Amino acid sequence: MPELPEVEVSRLGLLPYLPGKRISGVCLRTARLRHEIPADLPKILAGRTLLRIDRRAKYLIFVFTPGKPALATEGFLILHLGMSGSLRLVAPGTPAQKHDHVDLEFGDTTLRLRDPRRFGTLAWTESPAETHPLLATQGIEPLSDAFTGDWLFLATRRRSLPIKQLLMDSHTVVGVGNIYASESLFHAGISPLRPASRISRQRCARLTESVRKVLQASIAAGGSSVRDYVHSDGGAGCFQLQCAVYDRAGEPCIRCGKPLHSIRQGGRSTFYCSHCQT
DNA sequence: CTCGCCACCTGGGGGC
DNA sequence: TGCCCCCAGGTGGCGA
Repeated sequence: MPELPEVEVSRLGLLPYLPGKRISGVCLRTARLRHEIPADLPKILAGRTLLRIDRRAKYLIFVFTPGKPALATEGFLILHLGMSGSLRLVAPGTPAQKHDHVDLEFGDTTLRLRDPRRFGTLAWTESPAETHPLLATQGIEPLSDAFTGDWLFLATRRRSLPIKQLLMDSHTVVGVGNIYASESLFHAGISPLRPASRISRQRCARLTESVRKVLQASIAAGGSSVRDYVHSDGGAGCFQLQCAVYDRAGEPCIRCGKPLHSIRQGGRSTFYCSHCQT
């Protein structure tokens, strides 16, 4: 999936176009994503107006007006793009292609969800979104002021797992996926293999700064695109973020020139420099 | 509670 | 050309 920067860039890309617009139709072609999409979603959304688009972790939250004036309940459409999901705005009537599962029609524009691997999620709730089971268990936001070295130091004290896997645990820290975990650790000079509990307070501070900088740089660059991510406005792929280590096994480290390594951790590829990262 | 592992799903690429 | 295996940006759920 898109990691946090891609999700945020999608959100920012939609903001100029969608909030304030009213649902004119919903087309559900595939209900079976990671979780079953409610079949009555078209009925639920009918006539509602989109108020705003929020983000929590890698979830986008589309906030809608109450369905009927009498029932003063806002509704929350919770979207996760999984590994391969993407959003784009298309003109009404644009023929759907393979893996285009859902259309939200807003009169003169249509928001289209494509997700070849169907690891994505689309859920509906009329309770506060943050209380939804998928969101209630999410960890700290890495771009928030609360994400500090002291916070990370405390959060890692009784964690024996490798720091790279802790960074990718969304119940601890959200938004750091496989690419940015490797990148952040390289920039902080910390080995991905190091047990989380064996990182000093000072290096925790350095790591939180690295995570923040890597994510912010990627958002500023428009989200990195390795394969099938597409801008929410339909533009081509976005600016490839220059990765220092990700997918560069065997190539020279940009700092010391020694060849970079690739290993497996928790079933995922990790890239690092064994000379610069300890 | 923590951790390791599996599952979910489709498609692309490399080796034979 | 085809087949088979491995790989891919995530994460919820399971048992130990």
